[in-house]
Amino acid sequence: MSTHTSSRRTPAGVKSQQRVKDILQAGRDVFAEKGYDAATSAEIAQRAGISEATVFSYFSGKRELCARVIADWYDEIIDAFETGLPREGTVRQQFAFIVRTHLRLMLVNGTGLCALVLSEGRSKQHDLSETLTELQRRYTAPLMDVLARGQALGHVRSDVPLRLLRSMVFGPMEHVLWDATLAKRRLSQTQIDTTANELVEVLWAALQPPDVKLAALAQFRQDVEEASRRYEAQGKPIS
Amino acid sequence: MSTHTSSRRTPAGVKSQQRVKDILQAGRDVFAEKGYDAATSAEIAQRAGISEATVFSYFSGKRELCARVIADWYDEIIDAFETGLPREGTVRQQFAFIVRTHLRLMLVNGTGLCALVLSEGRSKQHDLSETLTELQRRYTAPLMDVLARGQALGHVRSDVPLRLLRSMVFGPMEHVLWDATLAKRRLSQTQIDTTANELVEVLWAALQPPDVKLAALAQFRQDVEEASRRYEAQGKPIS
Amino acid sequence: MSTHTSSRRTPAGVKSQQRVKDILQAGRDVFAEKGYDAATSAEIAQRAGISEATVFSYFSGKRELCARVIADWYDEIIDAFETGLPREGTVRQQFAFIVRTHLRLMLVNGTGLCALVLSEGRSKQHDLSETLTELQRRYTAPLMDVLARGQALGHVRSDVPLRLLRSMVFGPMEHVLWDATLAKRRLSQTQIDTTANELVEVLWAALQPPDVKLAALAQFRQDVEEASRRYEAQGKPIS
Amino acid sequence: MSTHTSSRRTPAGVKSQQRVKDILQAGRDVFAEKGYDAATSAEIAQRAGISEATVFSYFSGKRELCARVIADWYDEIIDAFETGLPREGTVRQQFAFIVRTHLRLMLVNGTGLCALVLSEGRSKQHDLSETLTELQRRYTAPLMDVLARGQALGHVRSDVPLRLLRSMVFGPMEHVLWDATLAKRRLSQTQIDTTANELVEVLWAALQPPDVKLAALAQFRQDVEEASRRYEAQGKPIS
DNA sequence: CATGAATGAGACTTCATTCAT
DNA sequence: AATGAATGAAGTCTCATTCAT
Repeated sequence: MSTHTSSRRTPAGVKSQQRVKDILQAGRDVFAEKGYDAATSAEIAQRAGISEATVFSYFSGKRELCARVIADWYDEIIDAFETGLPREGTVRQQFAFIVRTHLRLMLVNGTGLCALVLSEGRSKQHDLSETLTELQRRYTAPLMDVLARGQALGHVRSDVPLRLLRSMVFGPMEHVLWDATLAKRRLSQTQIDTTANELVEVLWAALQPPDVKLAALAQFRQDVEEASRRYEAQGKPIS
Repeated sequence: MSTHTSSRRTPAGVKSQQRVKDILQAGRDVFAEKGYDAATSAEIAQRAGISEATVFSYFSGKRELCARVIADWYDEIIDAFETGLPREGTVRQQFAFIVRTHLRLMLVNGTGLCALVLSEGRSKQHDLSETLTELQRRYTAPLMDVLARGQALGHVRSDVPLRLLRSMVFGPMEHVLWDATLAKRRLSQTQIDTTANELVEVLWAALQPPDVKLAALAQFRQDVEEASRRYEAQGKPIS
Repeated sequence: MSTHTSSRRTPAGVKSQQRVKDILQAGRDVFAEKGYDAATSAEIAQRAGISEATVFSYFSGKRELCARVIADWYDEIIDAFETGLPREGTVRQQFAFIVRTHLRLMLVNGTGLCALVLSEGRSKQHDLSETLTELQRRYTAPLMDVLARGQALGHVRSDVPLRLLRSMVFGPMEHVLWDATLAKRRLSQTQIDTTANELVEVLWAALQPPDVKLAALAQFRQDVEEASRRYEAQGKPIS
Repeated sequence: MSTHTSSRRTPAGVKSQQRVKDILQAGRDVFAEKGYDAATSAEIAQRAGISEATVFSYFSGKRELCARVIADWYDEIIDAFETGLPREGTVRQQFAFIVRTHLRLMLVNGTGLCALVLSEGRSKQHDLSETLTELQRRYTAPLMDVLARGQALGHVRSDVPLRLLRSMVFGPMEHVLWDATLAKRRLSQTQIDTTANELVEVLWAALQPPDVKLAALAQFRQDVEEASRRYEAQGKPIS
């Protein structure tokens, strides 16, 4: 349910709603592919199968269209989270769900839209940033809730700010996709799921409350080992 | 030693080098602030205190200038890594150094440039990507080396692809940056260092070779705990 | 039937065709007056009574417009040849028609365009040359046909390459044009026809199969005459 | 001996004269190769081995340099004619000399400069045209003299204006070179001489006083022949 | 004198946006 | 309601020309 109303003179018929959807879809594709500036209203109109002028009768300008595209994308993801989250599952199950869902959704045109958000959210010349902050909050809310619950149960470490843990989760996901995009690798559904599982595995380890005593011992062992190695390397010429 | 020389007739005198620096600085500022497309040669010239034409006599075009701006920025970072890395330190010390340095450089004056790289590196229309790929490789090399060494010593887990570990490290850092950017928060030096320390702490945990038996036991304890909790919640109304 | 359609989004309505004509006319005028480089899109637009941007919505660029201008001009001439050629006439009649028509079209509104073609066709930097070569071929075809037929009938000399004969015909015509251009003389219709008739007369003589014996005798008579004259001039001071 | 003085502040030393020659040579090359607009002062300076600014200290601007290039070129040709013309030869020998010399001189960078003259002579925006007309006159003078002498002796037809005969001679020569340039054929010295001989042969035939009676008879024979041919073609289906 | 360096003026081209039909 | 057509505004880039050193 979109909360974003706009357009000076938006038609309100039932057919019109389809038009809006078409334009938004075309806009999403083009913006994701080309970025904000390189996307042209001409191409968006063409892909939507309508004339350029029509676009402007549904949206008051390129900026507004872009804002709607971003907002709708966020809405979709938020919806997917709120709808699919296994409310009865364990913290780890919920966590795994969020990671998997996120990766899947991003696979379609995620990196493009991510970059779009990044570049548009930054420019001060429009009010998008305000909206964006709120969307970002709602979008990370499910993860934050899960993490908070985990902390309350003692299953997630509490010695670092929640915000940092959030970055620990979302960051790698985006980076993985970014890598794939740069390398022009097309990820299959299977690959995505494999990566998701690996990510969950590693991330979950990072989220564990540190076993102080154990960790200290492990570190001690490592340190001694390295010191010894360096000591042995002393007598020999530098390779 | 920069290997980027071009443009039709680039002045080469000793004073000229200052001009080049001025332009690069202005370019860095504007590109970082506005992004590639929204940055105009007019503004760059103005901030450098020279005429537009002069810019083009030092750089053969907007793209080359942008490429140089990015390349120089990378060079700085790479330099900082190669210069400051404690070659005699333990794996963990080196790892900590990389994370801390990275975060500092990014958050101090890199937010805009980071976004620039992220936005422009993706789109295939510029040939920036070619230059970028190589820089990206050199730039991630120190971390990769450290991780590889860690794996060889058994201090870093070897059961997931190295690429994933890299994403595990860079991802969160970029996300922290992203957060700061969107929120338009300026972090103080102290805040940055605190964050860096926390990040190192958490990331290092993620990089540890998994103690399979221990992890399984811990998970079992958690699962039982949650099951029990849900059982007890049965009789009460859903909060 | 023009086969030249392009530009990103060319209007196609019935009114648009008038626009295209207007622009082509303005383009022809300006290109003819100023040459390719000195002609500006601004002036073309102004003379066509439209904005600069409109020009570029009908033609994808200055070069395409220029190419169309030239092509259309050639088309007119070629049309005039193919339509008016007296197919039932004698070789000489057809030859005369070609010369007369050519001269008329050139001198009436072709001076500028001729110079345009001459100047721009030569430089390899434009890709006009490709288009031009083919047009040039079609444009010289009628004359070539007539000359070939003349040769077959024995009415036109066969002892020199056809290519040279072509230059013998087109060369003088272009030179007449050049003269008129440099002298900025406007020739009246009558003057043009007189010149055409004279040209035909002289050119036809040049095309005649040489009567070897007769020519040799004539030359002998001339040589003797001159020798005699020089002999007589010996005693007198050089005038 | 150049009659063209110019430059606001031209150095007058003996070395300076070499500089001027260098610049003029470079200018000639570049203008011939690229045409007026595409020629840049930068390239001219570079080819002359001096700095751009120096060019402007010897010539007050691009236009003046171009004018001097053209004027010098004409001067050269005129000189070659006036110097080498066999004053004691027959009309035909002199005529042959002019044709041969012309073709040879043009071979170097003639077509380029021809086009340059054509396009620059036309533009009204500078006073070049006045100078040009005079140069053109002096340049055609030798041929005009020879033709006039031929007419006086009765060896050259007098029934058409001298100006037309001039075009009959110069036109084909330029056209031949133009053809070669367009086809990107490099003409060897031998080819040039062969072509020159053929041209002389054909042109001389055209310049002969018409043997009215003979020509009329020949035409009669041709006409009858064609009429007969057409008559015979009547009964057969059109091929 | 020669030139390195700077620039004003202007060209082509693109595109979001408007408006009459 | 939809669009074909037109355009203002802006941007990148080039080059002849000037001037202090």
